[in-house]
Amino acid sequence: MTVMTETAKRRPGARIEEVARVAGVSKSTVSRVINDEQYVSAKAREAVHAAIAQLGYAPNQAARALAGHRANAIALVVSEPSGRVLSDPFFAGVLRGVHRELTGRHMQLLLMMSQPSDTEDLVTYLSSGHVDGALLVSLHGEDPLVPMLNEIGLPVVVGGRPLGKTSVPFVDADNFTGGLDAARHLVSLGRKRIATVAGPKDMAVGADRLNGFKRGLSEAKIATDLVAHGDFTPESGTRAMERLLQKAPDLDAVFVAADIMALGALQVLHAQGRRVPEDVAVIGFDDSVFAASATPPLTTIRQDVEELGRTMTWRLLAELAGEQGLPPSLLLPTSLVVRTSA
Amino acid sequence: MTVMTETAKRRPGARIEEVARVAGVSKSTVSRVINDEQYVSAKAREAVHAAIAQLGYAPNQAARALAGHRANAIALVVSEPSGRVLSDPFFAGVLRGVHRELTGRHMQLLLMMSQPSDTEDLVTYLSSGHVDGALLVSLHGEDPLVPMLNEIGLPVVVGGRPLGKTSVPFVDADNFTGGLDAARHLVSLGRKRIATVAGPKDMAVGADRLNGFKRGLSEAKIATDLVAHGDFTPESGTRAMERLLQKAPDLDAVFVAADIMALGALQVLHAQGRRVPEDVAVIGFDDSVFAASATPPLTTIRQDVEELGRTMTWRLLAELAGEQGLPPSLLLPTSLVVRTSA
DNA sequence: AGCTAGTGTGAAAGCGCTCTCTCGGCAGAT
DNA sequence: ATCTGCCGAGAGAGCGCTTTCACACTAGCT
Repeated sequence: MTVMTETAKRRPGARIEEVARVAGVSKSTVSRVINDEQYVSAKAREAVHAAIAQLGYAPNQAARALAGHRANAIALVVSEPSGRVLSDPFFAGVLRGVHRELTGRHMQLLLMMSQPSDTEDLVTYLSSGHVDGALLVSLHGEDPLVPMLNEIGLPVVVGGRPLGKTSVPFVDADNFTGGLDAARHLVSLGRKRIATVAGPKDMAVGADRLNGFKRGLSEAKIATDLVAHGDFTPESGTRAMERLLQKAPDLDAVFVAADIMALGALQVLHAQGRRVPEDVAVIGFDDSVFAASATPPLTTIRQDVEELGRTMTWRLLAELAGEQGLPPSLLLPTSLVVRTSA
Repeated sequence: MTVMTETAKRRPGARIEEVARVAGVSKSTVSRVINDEQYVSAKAREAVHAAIAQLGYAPNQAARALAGHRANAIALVVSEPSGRVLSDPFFAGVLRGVHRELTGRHMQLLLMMSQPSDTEDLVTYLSSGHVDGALLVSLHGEDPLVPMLNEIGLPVVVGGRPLGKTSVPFVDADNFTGGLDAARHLVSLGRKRIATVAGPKDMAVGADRLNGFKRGLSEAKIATDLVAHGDFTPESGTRAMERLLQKAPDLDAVFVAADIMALGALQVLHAQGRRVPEDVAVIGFDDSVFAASATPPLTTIRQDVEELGRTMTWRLLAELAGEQGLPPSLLLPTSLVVRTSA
């Protein structure tokens, strides 16, 4: 009779029990070592580490989460109808920052998308012990997600100031000052008829940049009537620019509230024979990957989106760690990057 | 002595036990309903559904994973030194596709980054019951990740043909044909001195597009010596284009193997006073968001990256579901999109 | 009537951890 | 010597599910 090969789906690797046996200690001690707790002798600690290495042991996350009441994971919730944000370098930057801040800690990142239609489901899901906290980006209007998550007591940090009066911790770039600096720069160039392609009205980013910009123009007694709204896509930049040129063929400068929309704006300017920056000065916002590679290279307001992601994550993890006296919200500086377009 | 308020972190919502009680059945039956199994009477099923709705019950995922030997999650592993890929619209598209394919199924997406330095850690982690399968994108060279994951028996699908002889299921765009079509289009335009900014040498995407392109030129008896490599960043496109112009000032067309690099190339062409497409025809690859918004609008080879993401996910889920006779790998069609630049 | 075969259901044994409890030992104070 | 503490370690009770297994009940056959 031949010996049957055991093919049952057996998790590769050992369980904590085996590690304990090899190290000559109890499961409890192994657990203590894994979780870096105190009250373990150096000798025991070393024995456990050796056993872990020898067996190639990896603790089962599900079991840890179940027994330990924490998931060792956070969610990044992208709240956008079509998931369009994903194409935005802003999102990519945030994602990179989040990830960078997460490496080293034993935390995983869950990516979730939120459509208005299934907010309920999302909340249910987030409350099912899946994650320890959530990062929300690209909130529109007064998203019900925030109060709902608040209610179930899930720690949350929002990227980009949320609209409305909810007092949830958030991290944002100093969009107002950014818009202000953009306006001042155009003014300092001697431009007189200054327009703007602003962001969506239902997002604070859009409103803040626009307000800063208007403030800058007002300082110089320049009219603030030339405003067209886009939605952070290149096409919307194209359309907004066309509208502006139609309304004010004599404009000599434009502040586009996102590089990605500026791409579309530049194309229209080029197609209509306006030279940039000779005829029309263009200044963007973000200093994203394409700013330097635009035609011509784009002068822009730099915001460090990666830092934004890192800061959000840091803030959330600090809260999870139970740290006290955390700043409710943080504003990251922006800076002017002068290239060719303005 | 005052009564301490109970602040213990208690999961909001009920457990399966409570649902069972409210529905007047056993835990087993509730579990069967949740998992859509057979052998449950219509009456019991309804009672359970009602109880779930009433209690706002959400099954604890950790417990399910632990007891059920499956995580209900897959990982998307981005294998790139610096996580640079994240900024690439290619990645964003894939992500969107993956997500779209995942919605509705009860599957979560874990995002993981793989540096060559911590491949071991990654593998350990992936094998710890965290995920049921993995999607790998942006593999360079012969990544050891593939054989390692193969060894631990984790189902894997790769996005973009992996280099080397490993026989892992993959999904890719038909890059060869795409490159071929790009070359033929430039030839059909009457261009004679045709260059290319190719992708990195250690990725199949790069090699495939380049080979297709060379084949296309050869058909027309045109020299294939004008090749400069980039790494899918705008800056690398800039540098590669500068090198090409230096080597062959008389070039009249260039195939840039990614729109994002084409942005940089267009800028150089513009700066050096070459008109596009009059002096130099430019054709990109991807048809990403900025292709249409480039200056001038970019003629390009379209690949449906979102479809790529969906297909990868579909393939992986099918395998997880135990489906038989799945195609080992799939090639998605590309198509020529003619705009202004060529 | 007696036997299968197929349905519907519940009891209970884990899944692999964490964490509370308990207890021995050993320092320093009495 | 005896009494406190505190450090270090193990036993064992869950965490909230899934999944056998056993059992009851229906038909549909001999």
